[in-house]
Amino acid sequence: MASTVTSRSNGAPGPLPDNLDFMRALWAVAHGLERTSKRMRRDLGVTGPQRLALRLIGLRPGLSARDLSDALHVHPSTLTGVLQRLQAQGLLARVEASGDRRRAVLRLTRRGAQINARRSGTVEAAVGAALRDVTTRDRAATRRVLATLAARLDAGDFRQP
Amino acid sequence: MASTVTSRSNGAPGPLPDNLDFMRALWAVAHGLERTSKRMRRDLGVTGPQRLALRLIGLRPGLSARDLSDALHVHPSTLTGVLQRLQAQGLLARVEASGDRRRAVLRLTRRGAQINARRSGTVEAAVGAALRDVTTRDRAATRRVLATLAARLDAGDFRQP
DNA sequence: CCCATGTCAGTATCACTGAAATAA
DNA sequence: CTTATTTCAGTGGTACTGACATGG
Repeated sequence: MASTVTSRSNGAPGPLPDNLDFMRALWAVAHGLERTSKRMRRDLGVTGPQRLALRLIGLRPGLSARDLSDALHVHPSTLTGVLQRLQAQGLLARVEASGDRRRAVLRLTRRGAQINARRSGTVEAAVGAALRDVTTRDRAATRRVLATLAARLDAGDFRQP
Repeated sequence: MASTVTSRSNGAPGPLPDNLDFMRALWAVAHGLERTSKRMRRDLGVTGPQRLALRLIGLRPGLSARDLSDALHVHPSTLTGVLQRLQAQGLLARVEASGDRRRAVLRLTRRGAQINARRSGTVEAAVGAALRDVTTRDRAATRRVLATLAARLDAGDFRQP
């Protein structure tokens, strides 16, 4: 389970303080997501964030870029790059919104829809498999804590001692 | 709470499928960590991963690079860059290990120890605050699920349909 | 005039792969 | 010789800030 740091060279022993251990678990998952994202790029052609964008657009055709950056919790300028890469691969089409010519309305191409339909080899598959191994109760609890965590990190209200 | 995608432009309604919503929550936290990491760099001078490295070294002086990359779940070559940046800032000293001259043994400098002692304005502070808002039960459940998730992502055993 | 949408330029970190140097 | 530790070069994606163009 590797919940302690087992040093091969130095004898400093014992478990980590609780908070720090939780941080480590959190970063471990974040790194795992990124590592898997890179593997997906190799195997599928799209990264994790790119795939998540595809899936949301597939589910909500006609979504605007703004909607998407809100849903993904990323800065609009970050999304620009993600969308450009999807577009360059021919997975995504953008049309000007009738009635508001600033807006880009997003749709999947046929190839985009194909990739969207794939389920194996994705981060979701890994997460789905992991979630099958835990109780419904734990899953729900985790969902709650993640939401709390994300809200707190988004707010950034942790500047004072 | 924002647990659904509220579209300003397009009417496609309803909540997301469960798995996808969980993925979104997961990425939201991952992005939150990175955003906070950047803010820390501005305010404290170190990023999230850099700080986590500092804390572990502070707790286990004499740790080797290999131990650390294992603990952080990152590739050794990734750690090289992190350590170089810490060293360039004068927060970290490396000494050759007596007895094994390949190994770099890591210690904090005085300035490194000072930053290590800071608690406010860090990711940990945000996470700590968030964890105070959830029940002990939920916290423990989350810790378990995160471990399962990290293990599954590390293993990479999700290639088959 | 003001606000919203989106892009662009510039910058930095992270994370990998693959190869190499050094030492056990 | 084989293995382990660590660095280096190269690549690519993410994410920001701040400025800008365009449109409501």
